[in-house]
Amino acid sequence: MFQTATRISDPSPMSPVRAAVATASEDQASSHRIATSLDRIRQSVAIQRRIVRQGDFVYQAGKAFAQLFVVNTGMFKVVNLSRDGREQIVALKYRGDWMGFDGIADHRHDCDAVAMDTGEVWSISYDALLQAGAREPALMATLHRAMSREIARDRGSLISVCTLPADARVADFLCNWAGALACRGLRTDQVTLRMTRAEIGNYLGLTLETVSRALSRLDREGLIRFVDKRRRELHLPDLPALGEFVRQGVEPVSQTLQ
Amino acid sequence: MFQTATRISDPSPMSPVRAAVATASEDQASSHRIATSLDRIRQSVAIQRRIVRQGDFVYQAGKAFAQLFVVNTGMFKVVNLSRDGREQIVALKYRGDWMGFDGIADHRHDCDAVAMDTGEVWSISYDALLQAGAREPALMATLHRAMSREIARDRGSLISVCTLPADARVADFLCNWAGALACRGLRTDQVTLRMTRAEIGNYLGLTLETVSRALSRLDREGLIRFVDKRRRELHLPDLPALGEFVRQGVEPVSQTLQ
DNA sequence: CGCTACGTTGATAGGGCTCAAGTAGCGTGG
DNA sequence: CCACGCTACTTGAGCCCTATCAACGTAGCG
Repeated sequence: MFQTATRISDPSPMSPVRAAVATASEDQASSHRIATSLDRIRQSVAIQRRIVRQGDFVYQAGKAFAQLFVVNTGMFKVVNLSRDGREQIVALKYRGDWMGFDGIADHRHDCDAVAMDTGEVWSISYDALLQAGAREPALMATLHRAMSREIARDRGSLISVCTLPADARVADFLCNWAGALACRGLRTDQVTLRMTRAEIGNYLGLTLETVSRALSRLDREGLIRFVDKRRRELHLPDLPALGEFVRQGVEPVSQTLQ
Repeated sequence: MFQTATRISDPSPMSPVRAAVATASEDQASSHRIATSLDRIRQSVAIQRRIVRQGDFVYQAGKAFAQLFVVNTGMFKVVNLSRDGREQIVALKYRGDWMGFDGIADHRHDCDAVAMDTGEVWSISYDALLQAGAREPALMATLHRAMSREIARDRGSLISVCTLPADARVADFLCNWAGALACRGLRTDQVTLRMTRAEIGNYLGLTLETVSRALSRLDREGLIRFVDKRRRELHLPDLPALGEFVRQGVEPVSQTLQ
């Protein structure tokens, strides 16, 4: 059942990969890594700080590429215009994330980056970065790690969309969000959705109605709790349970307990 | 209808992006780019050539990362083990493509790369590559372009899975395959599927039955033609028409003609 | 206080998954 | 050479999940 769609070599004898919830020490390490990366950037290359407000473009598809961007504060969405001009959110970016890698290949951005609330981005000249990186291997390593991580994360999105039913996909989305917060040293029992149901659905390949229903069901199950009337802010009482719910989505009926 | 799921800001005033079929001169340029990239790599860093046969691993998830890989000949699949151990194909690689970027961040591969037929891969020490790249900006530029392209391509997969119904997704898959052949200077009116229906379905987030039915329908529509009895080799008589079919999948009922 | 944007919920329909049966290609062994 | 098994592919029937359509509630704001 569901759209497992993953019947290549059925019961592969592998243990679960990527735990849904990282350990506290891993989170601490990530938090430290992000901070030191930002420091390194600031010290090694000329950056231009820019305050953005909700809806502001960091860059736009089609524009010439000359700079990379790093999120200092705030949250950003990366949007591709699909074939017919509709928008498809392909990534969400938080503090420490880079944006604009897609433009390197053809010296032209092929998506938009939009601020989802007030924040600060740093612009870095790509040429200057390359020069600094040639002198300073640690800086280049930081850049490469960021690109590598982006590739891995994009694939995670693909896996989620390809293998999970709607409710689990929404739960996975929340887990990932909480994980991103944890990596930045923030509390993970509470998240504020800075996006509409339509945007979440777009990102996850679902309709806004399905997202709304999924959230309602998760609330009914006790896996999440709405805290405000607008139902944007929500409490995650049990992150491991949420992760377990995601895993059940892949293997619906099996060793759920004991 | 369908799983459009893309209703953020409805009739966005944008013209179609990314043509389904590139022009012949673009293809020539791509073909040249790939050839010169391979030359540059071979001349600038020590590479280790390795012949692989179908099913051979280039690298495996969990193993320590030390090298990147470049496809010289053959075709490869990149497979992630999803949460419960099932495999999910996240990318297909052809001549000139790089593999292993995902391992840079944590010095550990997080997916498998598997040969789909006989071919040759080059292994390149990542450290050596960095050193050579610091001396030779063109080499570093080649590396970055490859990573950038990979990010863009992964997002293309996500868009396809998020926005296209099954038939169009399969058609898109064939278009992309033909495009990859075109970029390498090969004929595009004929493709040999080196994968089972199950693998195609896995890659596209569909079941093998749905893939089979989609191919049968495309055949009935005259958009593809089976040429062998095993139905692995197929003729693409009209690539632009196939691309148009994909576009119709996004905007089902509207200005289909005139 | 109406207007608009956002969110929820219900009813319905349809696309794609699941289950199942059947066919075909191909390697193996008698 | 053919029976046999195995794998891959196709096709049909039925059902479930999610998209669609629609109505309604609510918050924020001029």
